[in-house]
Amino acid sequence: MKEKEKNNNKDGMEISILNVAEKLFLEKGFNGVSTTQIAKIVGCNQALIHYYYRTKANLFQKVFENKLKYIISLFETIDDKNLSFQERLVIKIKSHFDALSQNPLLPMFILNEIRSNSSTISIIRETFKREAPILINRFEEELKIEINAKRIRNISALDLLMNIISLNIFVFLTRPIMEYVFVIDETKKNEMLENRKQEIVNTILNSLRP
Amino acid sequence: MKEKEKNNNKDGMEISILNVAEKLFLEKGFNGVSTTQIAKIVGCNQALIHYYYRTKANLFQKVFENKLKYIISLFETIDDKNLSFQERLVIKIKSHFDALSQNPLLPMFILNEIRSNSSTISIIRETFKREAPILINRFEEELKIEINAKRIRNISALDLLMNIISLNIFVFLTRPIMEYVFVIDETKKNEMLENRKQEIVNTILNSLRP
DNA sequence: ATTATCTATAGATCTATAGATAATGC
DNA sequence: ATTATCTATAGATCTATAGATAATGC
Repeated sequence: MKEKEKNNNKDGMEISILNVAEKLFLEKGFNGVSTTQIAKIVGCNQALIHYYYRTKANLFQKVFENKLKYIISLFETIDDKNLSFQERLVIKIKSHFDALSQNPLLPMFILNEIRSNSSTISIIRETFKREAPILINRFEEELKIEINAKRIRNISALDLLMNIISLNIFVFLTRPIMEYVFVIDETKKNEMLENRKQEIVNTILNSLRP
Repeated sequence: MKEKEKNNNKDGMEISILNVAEKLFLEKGFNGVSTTQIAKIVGCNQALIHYYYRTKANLFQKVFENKLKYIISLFETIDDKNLSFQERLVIKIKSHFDALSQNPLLPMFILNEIRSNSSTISIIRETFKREAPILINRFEEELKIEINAKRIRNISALDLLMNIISLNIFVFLTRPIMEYVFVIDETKKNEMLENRKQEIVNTILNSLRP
């Protein structure tokens, strides 16, 4: 059993390369991966990567943009207007946490690149500068109603958003340690994640009481 | 004005190399820095780095261990037994946040290495496996007293610790974006950090109410 | 004499390109 | 014909070492 995957040759090498690149970049970041490594796992030669994507930075960009789109989509969930603010908030927190559970490497991947990669940083910055205010303003409106009705304490939308994201990403950022120090098997791990998710919901809801 | 620093030649090249290495590794991680770059900034030639530290990994290890020691020291603050649990908790949260303010690159540095560097990961794991239970158990004792006295709600020491660390590290992890999207100048930035610190204290204290 | 620093270089990558060959679509 | 894939290689790193020279401590 070689490392090669001959990744569904059906969809062609172009896609296979992108898939393998995504997997490796998520694990090790831009600097941690070489086009030679990607080629080896894809099962082609290294030149082919440049035939399709010209440069390594270009290929990385493609992967990164896909991930950024995915993250933004996470925050564009449609609200059920029949539910209370609190019920909707719980759904948002849990679905954000669940999305991370299915993409556990994502938070580190994004954070790592906003630190080091000066070519992607401007993309992210612009994306955020464009998207964040819309998201925050919409959330702020909702919050104000609750605050004015004295159903929750006074807090800014940005602070609340940061609280939720902070709490949700943490276990995934520290996974390599957490698993070693606290986790024994897969069942225990899932149990621990469920508990943590519930604890985050409790923390946020309690922290909002007037 | 060259990039060279001729870093206090008094304390000798050995220390200068360590200092420059620390700075660069903190900014860009192990893979993002070459011994050639370090040498250029130190103002010596690249061979000297290997004369003192033999390998790049070795040099990195030295930097990393220092930082890990520093972080552990953050959690070994002496408590003033005249203060209430809540007062002591606030001091802990704030001093942890302040320590990060003075070492803003530290959280990302640590998280990045526990992801990628398989030689350091075992050091960290062992350190945590050794240190974490002591810290957590001590904290758990304190917590139980408060919980039994109904002064705070039921929560595990691990969850509370994770909450605090999560909330505190976030602004530093996302600094490159935050500064661009929300911050105009240095004064505004410090103001924002102060506000965030206070908001974290509020969040934690409120979340603990019975 | 010993320790610190330098020059030079081997050997291992790695990215990107040029040019050859194989596969495919009309 | 056009597109996909390969081989070969240039040129740029980068790490680590060997061996020469300079500085220092007795």
